[in-house]
Amino acid sequence: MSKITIVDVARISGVGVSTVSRVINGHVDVSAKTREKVLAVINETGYVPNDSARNLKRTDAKCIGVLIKGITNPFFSPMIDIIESEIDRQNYALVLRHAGPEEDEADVALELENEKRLRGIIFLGGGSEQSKEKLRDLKIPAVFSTIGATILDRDGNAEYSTVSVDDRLEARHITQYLMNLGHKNIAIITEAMGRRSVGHLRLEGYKDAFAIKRQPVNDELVFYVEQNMEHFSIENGYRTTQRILASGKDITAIFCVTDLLAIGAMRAIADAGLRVPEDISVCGFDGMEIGRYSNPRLTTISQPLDQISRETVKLLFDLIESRSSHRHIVFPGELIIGESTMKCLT
Amino acid sequence: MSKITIVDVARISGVGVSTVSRVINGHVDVSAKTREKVLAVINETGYVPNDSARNLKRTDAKCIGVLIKGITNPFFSPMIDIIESEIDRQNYALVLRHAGPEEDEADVALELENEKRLRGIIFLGGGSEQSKEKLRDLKIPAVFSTIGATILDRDGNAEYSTVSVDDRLEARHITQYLMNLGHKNIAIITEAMGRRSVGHLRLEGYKDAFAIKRQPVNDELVFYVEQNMEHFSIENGYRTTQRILASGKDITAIFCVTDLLAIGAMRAIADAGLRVPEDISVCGFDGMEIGRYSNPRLTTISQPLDQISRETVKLLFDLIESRSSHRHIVFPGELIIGESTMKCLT
DNA sequence: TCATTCATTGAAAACGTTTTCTCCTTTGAT
DNA sequence: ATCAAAGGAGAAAACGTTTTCAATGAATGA
Repeated sequence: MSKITIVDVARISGVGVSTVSRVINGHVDVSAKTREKVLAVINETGYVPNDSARNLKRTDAKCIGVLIKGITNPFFSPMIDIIESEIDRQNYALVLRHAGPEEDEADVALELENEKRLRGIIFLGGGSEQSKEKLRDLKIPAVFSTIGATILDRDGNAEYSTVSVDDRLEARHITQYLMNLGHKNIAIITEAMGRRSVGHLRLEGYKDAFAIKRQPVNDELVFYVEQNMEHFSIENGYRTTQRILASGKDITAIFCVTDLLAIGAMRAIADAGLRVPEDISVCGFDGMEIGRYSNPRLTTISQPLDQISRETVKLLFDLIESRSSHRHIVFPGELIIGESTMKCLT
Repeated sequence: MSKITIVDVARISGVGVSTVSRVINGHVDVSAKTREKVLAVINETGYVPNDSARNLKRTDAKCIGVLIKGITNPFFSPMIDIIESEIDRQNYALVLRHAGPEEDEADVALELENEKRLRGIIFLGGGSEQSKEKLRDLKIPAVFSTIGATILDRDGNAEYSTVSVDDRLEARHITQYLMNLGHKNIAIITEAMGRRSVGHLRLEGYKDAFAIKRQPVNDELVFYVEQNMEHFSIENGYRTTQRILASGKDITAIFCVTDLLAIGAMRAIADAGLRVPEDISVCGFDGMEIGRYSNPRLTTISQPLDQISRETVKLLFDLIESRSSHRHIVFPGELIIGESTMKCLT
């Protein structure tokens, strides 16, 4: 069973290749009789159209790309399902691609665009400063999901669309929640990335909370994860928390900018013989499933991933059909109070 | 910046298209002078070769495909990184594709093979009974990773290669571990899938443990997750455990065939006001990262994902270069004793 | 000097589709 | 009965590459 092409199918069913093509693509102008005959042959021979040849000719492929930076991050998992079904509902095909930690997502995006005939592209994660430049060459609408950092061109106009929560604001809220519980020495675990990274934005929110209270931020309580690995991993939360504990600083709460970090933090605290939340309160950010099942349950900011996902594809289709220009859509996060935080006792 | 093709490049640099092609693909037989000239034009025009056209002609693409069934499952995450780097080390490209819960992985595989010029394919997850049939049409070597269920053709020969632990054996081991702790009424949470599913295999191992002890298996202690969602999710573990607790059966231990299920189980037990492991011991299977950070830490069977991943690509390359025929490689699992299990007190 | 080889190059033939044109039947209306 | 319109189907021209083949000229060896 070597390769069987459209020509073979045409020959066997005794029609022209164009007819076969019409059948495959569900064009109307082919008689029921012929269609059936061709369909039978296709079935029987197990013919599958060659996508490369197809894409080469096609100009109207209804296909949209989803690019995930760090497929390893379970944060994106629930989004994929929704985005997939939403795109499907519009009768578009979806092609999912991932960019490894080393790859520049812009490169992968460009490659994808040129390989497939995409009508639009969705970015999950990524969106770093540098890749933004390259994205200028993108000829199709792009939406960044979950990445709020506004991307502006030189004139201050939005160059891409984004759908997300206001990372900075929400981070402030949860920090304020900790403050309201009486916590003063609140450590934060974040990443040391560019100005537009979620880690940075959430750190800003943390600082905002102090600014509003007219309290100085103690820079010694800002801890950065190690650079050499997946930033927002459980293990990184664990290790960084060990560093916090070893630092001897008098800390009553830790704000982890990610739920995964928080899970690791809680384990590290327990391993040090301390209790969460009695000795140290811990909170996260994201509202991942694991936080609802951890012990203790995690206090966190929940992102409405459902709505974000749905709005992402809606917005993308608006752009594709040019019903709107680039927009930044912001959803409110929700403070989920778990059992990992409590009143400061000291 | 609309589309600029190889023909344009050729015209501008005043050479033939074949020469441009040779430059792009780094063939040797082109003079340094010409090469430089062409390269300059390429750079200047920002020309990017069209991958579809390329794949259409190309026959020797060094590319291997990785197909993940259920990208949503964090179990695969650590494997991807390793597989990726191993493939890279061989100077092959990798294309990652995922099959949703509704899609037949065989269909996606066939589509992928025909779309790209793959030299081999790796399956992560999936491998259901029915898709096996279709896989007959696959013209390239395939390796199932993490899926031990031997796939034999009518003559009893291996039709595909697999790399995995012995699910049945390891499941027996951990069940025996529970028995040795004095547990008698051990419930199991598994999935109701085909004979070759991991859920089924691990259930068999569970039964084996009883058989060896010459004890009957109490079918009422076998619980199946709900069908309508991702089988091995935390939530499913939670819900199924609620059913177990509501059943009023006198249970002292639960064997969850997956760590994720176990995480959910532990939460459900805690929510019912019981303690793990004092009231009910819980163990999982897989050795996922989360189990090492959960509270309590999870007793489980750890799969050597590193070795499995590495061996998977090694085996695939053996097949590609026909250094060997299909094989089934089995790695031993390791019993990780956490704090989620203890002696049966009753 | 002439015949051979070798290194470069270009022309043209694939690759497997989709699409545009054109042509041949029908059909329906006058 | 005649003609226009429409419906159904095939031939052939793209699509943007890679690759084979042949041609060119230069360089080598006798």
